[in-house]
Amino acid sequence: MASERKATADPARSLAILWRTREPTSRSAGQGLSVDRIVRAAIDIADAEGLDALTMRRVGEALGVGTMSVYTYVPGKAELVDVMIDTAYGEMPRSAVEGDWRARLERIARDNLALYQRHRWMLRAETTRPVLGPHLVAKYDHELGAVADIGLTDVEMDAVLTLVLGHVKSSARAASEVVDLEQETGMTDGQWWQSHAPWLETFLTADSYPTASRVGTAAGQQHGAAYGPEYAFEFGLQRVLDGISVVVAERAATP
Amino acid sequence: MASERKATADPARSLAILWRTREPTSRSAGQGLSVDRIVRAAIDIADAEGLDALTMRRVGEALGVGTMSVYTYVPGKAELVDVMIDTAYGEMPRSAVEGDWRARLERIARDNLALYQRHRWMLRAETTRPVLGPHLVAKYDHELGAVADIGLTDVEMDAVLTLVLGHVKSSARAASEVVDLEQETGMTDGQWWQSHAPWLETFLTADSYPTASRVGTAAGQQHGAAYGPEYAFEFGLQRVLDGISVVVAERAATP
DNA sequence: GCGGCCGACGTACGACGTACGACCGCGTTG
DNA sequence: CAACGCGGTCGTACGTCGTACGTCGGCCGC
Repeated sequence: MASERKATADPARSLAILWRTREPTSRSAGQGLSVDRIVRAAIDIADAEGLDALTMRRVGEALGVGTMSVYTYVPGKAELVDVMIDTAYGEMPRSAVEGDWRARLERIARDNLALYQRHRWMLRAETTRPVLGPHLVAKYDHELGAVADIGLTDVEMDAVLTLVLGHVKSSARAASEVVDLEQETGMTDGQWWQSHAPWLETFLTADSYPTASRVGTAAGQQHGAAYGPEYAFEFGLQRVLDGISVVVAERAATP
Repeated sequence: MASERKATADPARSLAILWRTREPTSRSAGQGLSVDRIVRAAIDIADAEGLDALTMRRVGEALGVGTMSVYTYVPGKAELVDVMIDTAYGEMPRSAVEGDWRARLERIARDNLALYQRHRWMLRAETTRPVLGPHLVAKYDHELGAVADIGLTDVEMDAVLTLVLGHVKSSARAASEVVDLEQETGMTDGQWWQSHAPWLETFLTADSYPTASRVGTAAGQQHGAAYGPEYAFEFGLQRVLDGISVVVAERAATP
């Protein structure tokens, strides 16, 4: 009974396309469909209109091809998304490894934030375990370079990277939600809070939740001033790096 | 054109149910359907079988009621999920605020981790901005208590909480993915890596990605030893708290 | 020149969320 | 006590999605 989960991509299937197990036949090499063209079209759609607009019919349409033709190259939608993700990783800059470890990690964090800003759909697509595509591996290898040779164990290096990237994703998600809300309601985040303020005050009175209302208001005013998610990203990043520096210093002291 | 996004709940609609704007009529008060019973049934389904199994037809079925009857109390599925989330927040323990700020924050992190472990569907449902339900507000107010009166500004208090909770969610997601994979494949995480090891080695050779393969192997062996996500959670939490302590110390030094 | 195979795709099925309007039984009103 | 209206119920149906299946046509190797 536990054989098939429909919502999930078959990892083996995804891996096969990701690593391009099948080389292009001479027949199709010229023009016509290909995994790359399909993925490119799918990413364009998702970038422009979000994951919900990404339909197999839509992909076929964008390529001037029947819906089912897409299935010749891609086993299913879930696997297509897996390839889209790995492709996006492949397009990231591999910033030169320079400066101390802190500058390098900061650089990596910003590169990843930019990735999520360019491809907001990734934040909703990566709910399942990331598939080990070639570009993800290359990215992992490159990013590990930032924390290599500073005295950490291998496991710690992995944990540090996981921590930083996790923070980036959290922040990116928060920022993306603000953009979503603005697109849906047609007003800025500040305007939204403003217009709902009286409504909120009827429930969220200062005497029922004193701390929440005070802090929420303060944070909301920062929002209104147009920097909210950005602040959370910067603040959190510095905190995380500060925390990491404690371990680094520890390891440097006792080799 | 920007009028309706199908995948998203209408915030106003969700808020109306969340704050129970409509009191139960005398008619329906006794037995019969209610928002609470519907939400309860929905949470049970999602807990047991995941978000994908949560269908409006399924909810009606579980309550011995026609599918469309559910829509009498809940305007749509998206809003139902919003209420489910807020209900789950309401069931969290409000651990007493004791110990220093670090112990309190740590406690909050563990309470939130436990929440996500009990309701794994929340990790997939919370992709859009959380709706300001009563229990979320109460939770926010309670958790702010852990960082109050330690010298931080209001905005910093909010940022600290966001940072810690973001880390918890990241870790919980990683842990949940491991569980998903085990349920789908029927093997443990360690077994999965073991069985795919030869496959991976054909591509991921040590000379193409030296760092990635070495560190990945090390991290993978930790996985095999059955603590991987737990380690990432603990390591990251301590780092985050270390980073926060820097600001706290700073603020304590210069009032 | 020809047979077979591979890429393309039209049709169709079974989900899903939910709009619509009909039913029915209760509480209220004359 | 009877008639009415309304709130709660739900069967049917529509549009959308992913995708299984079978067919067709043209190109490549012999």
